Amino acid sequence: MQPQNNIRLTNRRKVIIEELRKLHTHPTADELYEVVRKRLPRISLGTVYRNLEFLAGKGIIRKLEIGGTQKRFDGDLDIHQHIRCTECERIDDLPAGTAVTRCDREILENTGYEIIERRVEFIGICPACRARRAGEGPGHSGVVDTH
Amino acid sequence: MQPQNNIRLTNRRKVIIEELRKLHTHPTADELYEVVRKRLPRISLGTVYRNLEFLAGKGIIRKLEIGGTQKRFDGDLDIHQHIRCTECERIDDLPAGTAVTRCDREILENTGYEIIERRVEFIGICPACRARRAGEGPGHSGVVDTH
DNA sequence: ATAATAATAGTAATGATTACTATTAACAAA
DNA sequence: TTTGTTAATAGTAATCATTACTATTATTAT
Repeated sequence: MQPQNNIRLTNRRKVIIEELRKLHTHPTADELYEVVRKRLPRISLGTVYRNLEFLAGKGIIRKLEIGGTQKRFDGDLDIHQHIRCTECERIDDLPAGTAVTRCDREILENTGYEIIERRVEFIGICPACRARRAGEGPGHSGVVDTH
Repeated sequence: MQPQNNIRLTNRRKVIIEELRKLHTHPTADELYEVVRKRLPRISLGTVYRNLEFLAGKGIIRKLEIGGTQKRFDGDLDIHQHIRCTECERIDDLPAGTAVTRCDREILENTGYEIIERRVEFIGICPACRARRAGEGPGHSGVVDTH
């Protein structure tokens, strides 16, 4: 068949996925690089970056576009919310069912976090980009790579 | 009095604040730089960066730590939510009262945005940093600069 | 007007990420 | 198994956003 549609299961990819799924710390690319390097000492940082983007594009892992200076990645595909520390930038998962309406005291008891702010971000396609897409005609069928 | 507590109202600052408040596009530092440059052709990009951080630290403007590769700033201090386009990265305000529970159709009608995702981010101080802060003793009184 | 000091312009440095390219590895077909 | 095709990789260079540095300029209190 079309070999260009195949995802090559390289050892690099396997180890990157495995180590990301072991962690629950939503690591940055360089943090994961340090972990993966223990198993693959010759791997390069660029390979980690490239594969994290590649795997996120395929929906195998998730890229968090949360605030902060570095990109972060998550091996857990289940829908869940995050909580970020303003001091050290660490990101934790919130317990399932934590709602925007829960009081700070309850979150403090469940997570140990002292809440400073809740932020709601909606992500979508703006009117101008929707028009531009429509104008491009029906040429692009199927999946659109957004990275 | 203590001159170190004064905020010098330089022309640079006045123009930066004025132009940011005129815009409702949540500009990046370089976008605002291009606008401000029309009035102050000799201003440097560093001055724009420095003053945006400075003014955000004073609570005169807001720094958005929303996803995306560049920092964005907002002259509107009222509490409100944002909507970001995944294609062009533009950020708009959501109409007041737009709730996480509103259906996509209603948001589409009000804003023209096709919703892809809603993200809830909690921001706070993690247990480890709270402990570290407590251990530092009561030495730091009053306002803490977090930038 | 003068002194003290904060702010600025211009430039260099930094840090995260991406691009480039010769080499290597994975897979399909023989 | 060997070979051919092509994707993936390592290592490095380049890029982009942001921050740091420093001599000079501007602001404010006196």
